[in-house]
Amino acid sequence: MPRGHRRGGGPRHRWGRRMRIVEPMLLLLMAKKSAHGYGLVEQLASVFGLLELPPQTVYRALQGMEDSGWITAKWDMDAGQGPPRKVYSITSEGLSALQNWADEMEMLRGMLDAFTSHYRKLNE
Amino acid sequence: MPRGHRRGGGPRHRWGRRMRIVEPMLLLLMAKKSAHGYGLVEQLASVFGLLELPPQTVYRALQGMEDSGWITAKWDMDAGQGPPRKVYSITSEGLSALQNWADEMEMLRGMLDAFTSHYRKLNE
DNA sequence: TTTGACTATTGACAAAATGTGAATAGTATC
DNA sequence: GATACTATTCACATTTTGTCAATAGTCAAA
Repeated sequence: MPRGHRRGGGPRHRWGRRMRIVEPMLLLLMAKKSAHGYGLVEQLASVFGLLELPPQTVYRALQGMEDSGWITAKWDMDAGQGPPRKVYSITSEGLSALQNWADEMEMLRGMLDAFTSHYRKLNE
Repeated sequence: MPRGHRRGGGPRHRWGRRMRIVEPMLLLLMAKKSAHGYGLVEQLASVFGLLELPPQTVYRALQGMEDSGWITAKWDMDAGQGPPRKVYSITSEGLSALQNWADEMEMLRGMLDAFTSHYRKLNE
């Protein structure tokens, strides 16, 4: 088991068909800075190019991660530009989940590289 | 729309949360050589590192792609090492679906690269 | 000759994830 | 006070996955 052994919490699905990418990206953004849902939706688009993502998906993911203890939320009443916001911060468990996920992202990367190189060979 | 505009058939979901990788990989393998399901399960593991993938997932994906017209199947009775096999071949529609998917895979790659570089910065 | 290991595919049903449309609500601007 | 923008949540139908198991042919050993 050279890499990717799990520390603490984190994703424990053995995937193969579809991989979540929203959760690790959200965790990464929150690891940088606490933020509210709406702002995170915008960051997903601007930082990662994750456009066309329904906000509900993000709010739902945040809810799930809160339930898992990876993030905590605090209401920020009177935030200025609109209704109250829920500001999310990453926990230490969230950090270790992020680390596990980063490992999986790298695994996925390896698969994509394999795909690309085989695909190129096909079109030679 | 600089890249990724769609030709013919292909995936038409606007994803953002989870991305299929089994289908494009299967299409790529079949573009190289017709094969039966069981053999494809093994190739997914050996070529792409897609271990721990329940065979049902693969058979299900194959069924779906057959329904979409991306592949065709023929029974190979008396194949030698076991019960009859269904041998799948890619169609021209399957080839164009593969091309669309390759574009999406590259988009995903871009996102993963963004993730990785931000993640590294975090751990500096 | 029947048992077990391996090859090969399919079915059914519960559980989980997504898609979709909308409701709710505060602030700011015209 | 109408409209646009910010911000979050709910509900329900649909789709996808997970899981367990059924079916079945070949081959080799006991």
